[in-house]
Amino acid sequence: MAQPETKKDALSTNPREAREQKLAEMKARGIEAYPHKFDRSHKAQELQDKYAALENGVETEDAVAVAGRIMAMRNNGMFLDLQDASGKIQVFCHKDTLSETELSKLELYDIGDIVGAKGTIRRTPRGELSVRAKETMMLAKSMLPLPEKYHGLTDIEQRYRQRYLDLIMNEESRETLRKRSKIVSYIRKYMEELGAIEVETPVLSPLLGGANAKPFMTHHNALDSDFFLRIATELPLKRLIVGGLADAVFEIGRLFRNEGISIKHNPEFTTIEGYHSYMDYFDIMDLTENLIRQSALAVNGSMEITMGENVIDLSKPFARKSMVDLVKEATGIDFLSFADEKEAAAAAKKLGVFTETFANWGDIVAAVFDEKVEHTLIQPTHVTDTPMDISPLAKVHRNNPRLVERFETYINGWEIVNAFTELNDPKIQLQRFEEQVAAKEKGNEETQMVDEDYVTALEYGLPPTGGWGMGIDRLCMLLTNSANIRDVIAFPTLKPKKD
RNA sequence: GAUCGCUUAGCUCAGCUGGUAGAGCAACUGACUUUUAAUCAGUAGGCCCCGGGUUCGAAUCCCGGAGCGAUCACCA
Repeated sequence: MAQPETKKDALSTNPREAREQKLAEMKARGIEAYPHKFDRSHKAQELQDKYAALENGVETEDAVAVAGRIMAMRNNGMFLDLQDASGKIQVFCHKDTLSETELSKLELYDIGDIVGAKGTIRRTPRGELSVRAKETMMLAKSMLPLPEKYHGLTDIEQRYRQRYLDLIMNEESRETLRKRSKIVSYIRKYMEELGAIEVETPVLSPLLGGANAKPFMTHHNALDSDFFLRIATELPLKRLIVGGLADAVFEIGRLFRNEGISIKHNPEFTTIEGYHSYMDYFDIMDLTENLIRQSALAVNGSMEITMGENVIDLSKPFARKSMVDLVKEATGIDFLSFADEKEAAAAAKKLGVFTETFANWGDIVAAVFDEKVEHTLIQPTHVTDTPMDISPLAKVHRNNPRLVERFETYINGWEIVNAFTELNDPKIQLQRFEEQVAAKEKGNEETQMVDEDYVTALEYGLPPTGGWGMGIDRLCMLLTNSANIRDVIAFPTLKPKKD
């Protein structure tokens, strides 16, 4: 073992160079900067919990081994704050407990390094649980200085571009993404307990379907074929119900929409869609409402959530109101009283709501709803009985031929769930697809394509089915009190940096 | 895509009506061995986002561009 007897040259004042010099010194002393393995006995939080009752100033003989990133060094390295994924623990490096060789290692350590420490548990007279180190070990040398310890990393762009740094520095970011993981895990468990099986359907699809949105396109070289990235998982999932794969199937997966980016929209986002044989949309209302409620309870221990100034109560039954009734409440106008799109368009115009010239009755009702009602739905509300014109995959309402059995669940003014009693009559489905094509010819850019194979699947027989989709990112925003969708996505879409 | 705003040291930020760049933390040297944003003394550290222009002189004013943010439009 080399002895650091001779007075060393001063290290560079450039943080990176200084770390290179320390790396060289480690090499000279035969210390590995990136060893393969360290056997730790406890996570930081395990020790904090286990010794919660240990009184101030008490030393134990309990030997432990901890590891983590150095987040702070005080008194010339006498005190190291180690952070691991569970929490933080202080390592106490006192000269009375460390050999000369061990003591001299401290000068090689920097804030940001991953190190291990073996020693005994004690609580300092001032109350900080610590490991009195007998030995420390470099586990991974960090070559770059961390952001400032007090203010941390606040630059929003850098937090998203270098999420690892954000996670090192910001506990809230770690908490949010951990909670997201818990939410998804809970949802999966809930669905499995219902007897639904999880499936995966293609992301690459030659045909667009299941929603109205602008797609991303790509190309497969060997097949010399263009593909869309999926905008929904709906149609393949219902094919699996036709096949009788299971009474209920669900998919948690990424959708891609080539549209604007906002605090509520990321080009790739995650949804769950579920399809349940022999359910109708009333059953699905119960199912999704309960799922949202139980998810909140599972991750937050509460059915109350706070979004900005809004306190949202998930514990009571969600309100159930029809779209036209909500519009009527907000505007005093009953759009069901209008026989056609001309009367409806005139009424919308009076309300100051812009509608396209090709808009049909349903488009106009939806436009008025979007403008006058949507943002007011802070408390959970199932908005039911949507116009048929805008719902080509939903089954006609059992009491009104202009409407379908569909609902959208709004919370905090955001659409969280979209669901319906599935249309399973192949002839009517084909007709609806054809209406979409006709609407496209009239100028509506966002319509669905005819999926002939899907119609064929229906011809073999889709049982009465209830289906639903939920935006996982938005649910995560609600349950983590996040104002921006990017906070609940580990690597949100950013414009590539060029120059 | 439109409007407004932001961009200065590794990080967090000052920098006035234009006069040639500052602090704290991090780093380095030293003191100090029971600290908690440790403390004290000192040292070093800059493509002031990029490109033009005005000016004797630009971080600062003007024009163009980039990235980011907020609002709006489209959407979940």
